[in-house]
Amino acid sequence: MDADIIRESLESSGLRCTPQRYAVMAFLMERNSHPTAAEIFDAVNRVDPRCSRATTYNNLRDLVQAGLVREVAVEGRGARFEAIQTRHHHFICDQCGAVEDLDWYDVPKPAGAALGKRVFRDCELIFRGLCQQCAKRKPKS
Amino acid sequence: MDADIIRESLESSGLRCTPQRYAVMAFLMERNSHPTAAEIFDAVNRVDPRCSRATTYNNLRDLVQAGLVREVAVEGRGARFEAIQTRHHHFICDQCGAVEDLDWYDVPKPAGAALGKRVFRDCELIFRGLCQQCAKRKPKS
DNA sequence: GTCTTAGATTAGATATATTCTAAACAGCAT
DNA sequence: ATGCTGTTTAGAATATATCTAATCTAAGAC
Ligand SMILES: [Mn+2]
Ligand SMILES: [Mn+2]
Ligand SMILES: [Zn+2]
Ligand SMILES: [Zn+2]
Repeated sequence: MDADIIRESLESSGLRCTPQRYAVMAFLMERNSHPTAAEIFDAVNRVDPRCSRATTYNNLRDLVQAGLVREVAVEGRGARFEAIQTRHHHFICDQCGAVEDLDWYDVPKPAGAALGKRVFRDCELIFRGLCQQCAKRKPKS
Repeated sequence: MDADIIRESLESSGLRCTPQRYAVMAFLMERNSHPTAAEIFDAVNRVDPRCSRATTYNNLRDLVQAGLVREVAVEGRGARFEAIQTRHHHFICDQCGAVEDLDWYDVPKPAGAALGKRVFRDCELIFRGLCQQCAKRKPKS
């Protein structure tokens, strides 16, 4: 049962474990997808404790600030989120926009000279192409 | 003079070279930044030929479809664009959101098994941290 | 237990970003 | 000129995100 894990991670970040906040965090942890705020709002309201649109956005903001959730860099209109788990890269489908996880592997950093006076924190690899479903549907160009 | 280069690249993609479309493309080519649609709209209207908001968006859509422009993957609300030039990676500032180019260097692809039945097209590396300006402003944590 | 208070939630209004609509326009071919 | 196709336009409509001010909740003080 990761109910306690969620509760503790919220509280150790200085966030109260409210039903709404818990529902948002639990939803993100039990999915390996990259849902939009609208999808999260719909999902957590399909079960009981009502969570308003503002609260969904507020909680996503708080969870990102607390470092428990990240906003994923994608092109397209709606922000997408994921719970922070093991490091991984992303695959984005040209056709349907699906964002899928790929296992992490180390990536060479740019040369110090290229970074200049910037402060490096992290890096992430984005692959593009066709996801399995779209590849199947489009046999040859 | 790259006026003819722009004209030709538009026409060889099957797009008429209208003043509005030219202005959008020229603006993207003479900048190495990653402007939002709103910034592009403002910039092309600072000079003469008026370009409505809808036309700015229409042309950005057409230019992306034609493969002359790409939408950059970033977190945050407004889509960002860049003319397609030499391959490069990106650095995104945690603090101010600036998107900067880094010289291209090759990146190892994931193992075939990890890609599964997906069709690989391209990959891109995103670095994160503090840009030069924000690093200066924030000496130590 | 009651009080106090900071934090959290809410509905709805507002702000921002993007797309749609329908009419007008521009260039080209007949 | 006429028609054709692609383009532009203002404004409306939709989608996405944030703000406001009132209310609620729960943890700590008493
Ligand atoms: Mn992911
Ligand atoms: Mn770039
Ligand atoms: Zn796909
Ligand atoms: Zn910065």
